[in-house]
Amino acid sequence: MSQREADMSEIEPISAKTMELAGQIVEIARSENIGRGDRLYEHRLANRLGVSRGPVRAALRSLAQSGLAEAIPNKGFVLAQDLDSEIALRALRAGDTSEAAYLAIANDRLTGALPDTVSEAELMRRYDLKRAELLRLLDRIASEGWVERLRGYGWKFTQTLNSPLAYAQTGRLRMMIEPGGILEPTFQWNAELMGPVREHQKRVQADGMRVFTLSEMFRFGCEVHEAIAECSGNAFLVETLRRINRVRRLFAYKFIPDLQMVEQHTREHLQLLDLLEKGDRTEAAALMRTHLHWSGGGDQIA
Amino acid sequence: MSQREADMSEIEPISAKTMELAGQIVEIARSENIGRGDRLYEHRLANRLGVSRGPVRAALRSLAQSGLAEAIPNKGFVLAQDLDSEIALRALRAGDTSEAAYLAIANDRLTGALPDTVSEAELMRRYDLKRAELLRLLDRIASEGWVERLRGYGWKFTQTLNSPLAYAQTGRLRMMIEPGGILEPTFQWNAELMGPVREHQKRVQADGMRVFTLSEMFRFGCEVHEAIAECSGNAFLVETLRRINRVRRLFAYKFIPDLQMVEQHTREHLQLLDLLEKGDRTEAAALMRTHLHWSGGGDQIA
DNA sequence: TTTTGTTATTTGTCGCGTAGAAATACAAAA
DNA sequence: TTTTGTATTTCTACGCGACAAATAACAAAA
Repeated sequence: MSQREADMSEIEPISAKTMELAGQIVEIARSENIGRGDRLYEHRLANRLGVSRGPVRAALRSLAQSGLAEAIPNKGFVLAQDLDSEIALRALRAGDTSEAAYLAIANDRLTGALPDTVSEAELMRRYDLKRAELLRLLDRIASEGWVERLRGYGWKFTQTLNSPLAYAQTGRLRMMIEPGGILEPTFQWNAELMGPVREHQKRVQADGMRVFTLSEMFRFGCEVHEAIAECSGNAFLVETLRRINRVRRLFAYKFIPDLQMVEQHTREHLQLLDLLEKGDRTEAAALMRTHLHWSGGGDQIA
Repeated sequence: MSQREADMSEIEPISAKTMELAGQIVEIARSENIGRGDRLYEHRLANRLGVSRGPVRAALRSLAQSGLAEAIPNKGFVLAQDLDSEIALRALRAGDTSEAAYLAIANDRLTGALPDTVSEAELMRRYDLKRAELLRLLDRIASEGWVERLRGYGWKFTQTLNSPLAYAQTGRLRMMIEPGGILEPTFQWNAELMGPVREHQKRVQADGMRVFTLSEMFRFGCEVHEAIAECSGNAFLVETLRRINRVRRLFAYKFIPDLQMVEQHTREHLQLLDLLEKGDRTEAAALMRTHLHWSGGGDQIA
């Protein structure tokens, strides 16, 4: 062990990427109902997050540094605080750093502050990003379909996002494909997939907005729909729904959901799952249609 | 004028990009029925291709060099050969250079020669591409949705393409959204958009496989469907259909369409357009459904 | 057997300078 | 007025070396 590492109080510099991972670890822990004192397995987290153990380790160290986790020699890390503690929420928020630029761009776009076409240099200046970071971001946005590379210089935002009607349009499209997916001949209930999904809805029903953040509830909602789509056996349908949901998230911040609405949605999600588990697909498709319909073509919390 | 340029017989080195543009100029000329002796306007081509006049100019010079176009001082370029001549077809094919690696990857993927996850270095070696070229390609593939960046190293191919069922799945999804789009309350016939589309179908009906290449006919077919989707007024629907069609193109090479099938498709396309122009959307949606249905969930030439 | 700790190897990133491409603006010709 | 020809400015692409980060494989502990 080097001399530097022997100094326990040394403050490691924490990269943005590590912070992001740390935040996602907290997210996972929350969604899996992991409590104080439970172990945080490197390997599982790495698999779940799609990275190797190295970066996960770094993120866990950073969580330990902030006091949320504790390192136990030859036993890895255990959770040292409850996950609704202030310190946990801070880690969650801190992880959103990379999200910040993304949301800023989305917002500027929605409010018309960004022109239709921009050069990379302009974006780098505007959002204070390095080229690689920016390109990563543009990649992601392009994969969501609201920006595309021009042949020469610069990037062009598609017209998809600029209209207040866009959100409604996502709803119309979902009304075509989601009930359609349920009625596909290849549809097959996937119990394993649905376990945690239903669990999440139950917890939202029980604790609701008291415990969960808005974006968590939104994600849980999307999860229901995407899991159902997954059962359709049509990969393109699932892909399409995922893409739509990623865009819907941008609008979701604009709406303030009220408690009653969240409750109704959650109830309907559970109903949907029950019907599908029983194999009553016709009924489920009908419910899905009304579920998607009743707020004018697009529902607010998924 | 410099000494170098004064030497008329000098052979300029032609970049891959220029070749690509040259090929696309030929494509455009073919689809717009431009004949021998007609002028090729720089500015219009530049707009259409989404680049500035500079590169278009270079491409035109390269076409002149191959004898397909002729440069007339202060009058730009005119077409010097008919567009179904051997020399024109050669230009078309030469433009596909960048397409080559793309198709190679797609093919290796469809045949299972490529593993699910690969590193950039591996791909660079395998297809003999520079990093920038590769990244451009991966960008494009990612935007089509069949590869995604891993968080650490490498890229991961989605499961979308690996199955022989995939093509059928695209058909199922189209059967949900295309008739749906026609029935949208926001649907509005767009005469301007449809003019050239119908024109192309008429020409295919008249000249068919005698004049047009397979990929041209495929494109014209997609064009019909996408233009109709465009009328739905739902940007997400259009986006989705475009994405599906880009993927379908990969499969299309596998099928050998027979003359009769092409004829029936073209006839149905024209019927669809007629119905929609008359405003008979219910009928059109029904026809669209059977049109998409009759070859088992996915039709071959669009 | 599972999980953590450690290390070697591979891979991608970043910064920077240069070369070259594209956009823009403007002049000249048809 | 439209289109081509040209010059200037601005921006991007590319190569390269050093560096940082991630992976994979292996060893050790529980």
